[in-house]
Amino acid sequence: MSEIDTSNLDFIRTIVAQDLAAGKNDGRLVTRFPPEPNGYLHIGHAKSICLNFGLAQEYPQGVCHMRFDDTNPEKESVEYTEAIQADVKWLGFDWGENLFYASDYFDVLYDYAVQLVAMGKAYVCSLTAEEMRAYRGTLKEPGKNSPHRQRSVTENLALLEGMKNGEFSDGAHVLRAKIDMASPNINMRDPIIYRIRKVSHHRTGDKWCIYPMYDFTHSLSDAMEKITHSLCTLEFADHRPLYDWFLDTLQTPCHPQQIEFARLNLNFTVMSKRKLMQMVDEKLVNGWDDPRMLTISGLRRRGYTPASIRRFCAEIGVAKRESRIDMGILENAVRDDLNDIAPRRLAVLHPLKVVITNYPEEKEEELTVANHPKNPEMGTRLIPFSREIYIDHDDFLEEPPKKFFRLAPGREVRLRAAYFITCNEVVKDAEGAIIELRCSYDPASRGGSSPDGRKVKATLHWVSARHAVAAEIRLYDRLFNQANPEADPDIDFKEHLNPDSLQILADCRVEPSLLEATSSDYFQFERVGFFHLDSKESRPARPVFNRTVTLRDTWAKVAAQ
RNA sequence: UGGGGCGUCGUCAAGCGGUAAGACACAGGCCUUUGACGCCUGCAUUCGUAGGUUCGAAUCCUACCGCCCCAGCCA
Repeated sequence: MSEIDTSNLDFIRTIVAQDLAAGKNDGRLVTRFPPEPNGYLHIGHAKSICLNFGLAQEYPQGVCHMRFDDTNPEKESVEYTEAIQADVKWLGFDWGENLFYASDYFDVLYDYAVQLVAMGKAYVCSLTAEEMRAYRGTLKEPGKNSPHRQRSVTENLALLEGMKNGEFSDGAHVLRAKIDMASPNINMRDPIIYRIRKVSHHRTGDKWCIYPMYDFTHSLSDAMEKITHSLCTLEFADHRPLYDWFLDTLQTPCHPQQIEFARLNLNFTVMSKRKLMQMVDEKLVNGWDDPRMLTISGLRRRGYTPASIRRFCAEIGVAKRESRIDMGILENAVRDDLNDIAPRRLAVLHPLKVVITNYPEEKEEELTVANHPKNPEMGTRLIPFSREIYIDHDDFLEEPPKKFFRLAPGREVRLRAAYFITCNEVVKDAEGAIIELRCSYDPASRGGSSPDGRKVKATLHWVSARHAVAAEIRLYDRLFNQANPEADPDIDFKEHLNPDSLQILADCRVEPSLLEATSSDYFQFERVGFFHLDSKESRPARPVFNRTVTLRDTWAKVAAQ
């Protein structure tokens, strides 16, 4: 075998590199992403997508198939197949011509089943579900053979035909592989291959009233597509002997290698489609694409970029050990991407009016501001300035603590790209709440620096009161307030929902240029965070922005002490 | 207690018999018209535990401990 460098490759990439170097599978590399279309994709699927499609991209001959595992029509729908395809494409991956459906194989699969029966390796069992469970034995005790295990091939063939032709009702019979009821691996205790389900399928309609089970379908689908490496999560490791049994027994032209890796777990969220669906159905969130949801569509709406998700998946790696990744890693991945590509804008979330008393009443001017501090190629824009502006309430403290160096009575600060201002007076309402600041500006400091070289410790973001656009801004926090909401099986995970995961700020003021924002833009609102126009709630005259992620906030840490 | 899988920094994760990569987090410093970004420095004498093999072990052997998964006509 030729020398190959596998350092810094995860264990799956190492196996693939070695297989390829050894000339296995005629040098082909074919992976597949096999979602069941019974819900929307989430960040956990992104890990699998990035692994399967990513791996294929790493080799010139690599191919990754998109295949819907649509063998359970009761839970599946075309809505999901469409959403899933849109999500994978948005993530930046392309399956080309290789779009498949397990349901496309139903005819072949049936032939394979007949073949098993003919070989005496499968039989029709007429036990009820409860009886079958009893016959299956337990984890520690072997199962018992079904009384129908010795049916003749002829009888089995006739019965299977009858099942296919709709002669029996749901649950009357089942087709089982004849393996070993005493196997220590429960999956090998004569697993079911076909069940009767008189429901129509989203793709095959009413053609079938029997549907194949996962293990049978998946292994054979992989073989038919000549998949070389069939990657799945750890819980399927116990199924590998069965996967291999189908392929060996039926002597398929190729035998893909199943390799298991650990699924993704993230702190402060849940990662199962069933639970996500429950939150959607119970209206605990506003749909699958609620920006708080860790679905691909939710992340997209929240303002995550495809690159940030790919980057996240690359960072967390692939291994067999179960892990629980901190949300901070995901957040850091978007920050890193957005920091480079997001143009800067000024927006005030909690407006506090500031009157610049020595600035002429009717005067207006336009100030030039860079769109990105480190990337001149992103250009500049003009922002209007006038006598009355808004700054953020958080940027003023009447009695500032030691380390607070923003605005305070008598103190001078810089307005970003504008002027130095000094606070002279604090105006309060009857309740004593601060409602306005009266400041004076230094005309010589236009652009944000003073000719005399005097320094200020803070630079504030601001917006001209007269020109600002009213906007709604939505702040999101973790959906759950428990690191692992599923930790205690006796407590419903929904009990751990964070009641403050959504905060709507209805009265924000943003710079005028933001009126042109679209949901394909990503912005940094300076000193606040990264924001993205909400694709569903925005109206032309009233933009709604989602906070994708905050900026790192050293002051918040200091202030907390 | 049947079978399968896993235990390396707070969280991920390399390492594959030659003397513990990297990322995030954290701490300190520099820079700064974003308390952001960037840059610099520090951060596992130790790899679940205990024995053993070896000149040498996270890596090999043995025993033990702990965690996860499996008894759907779901995937």
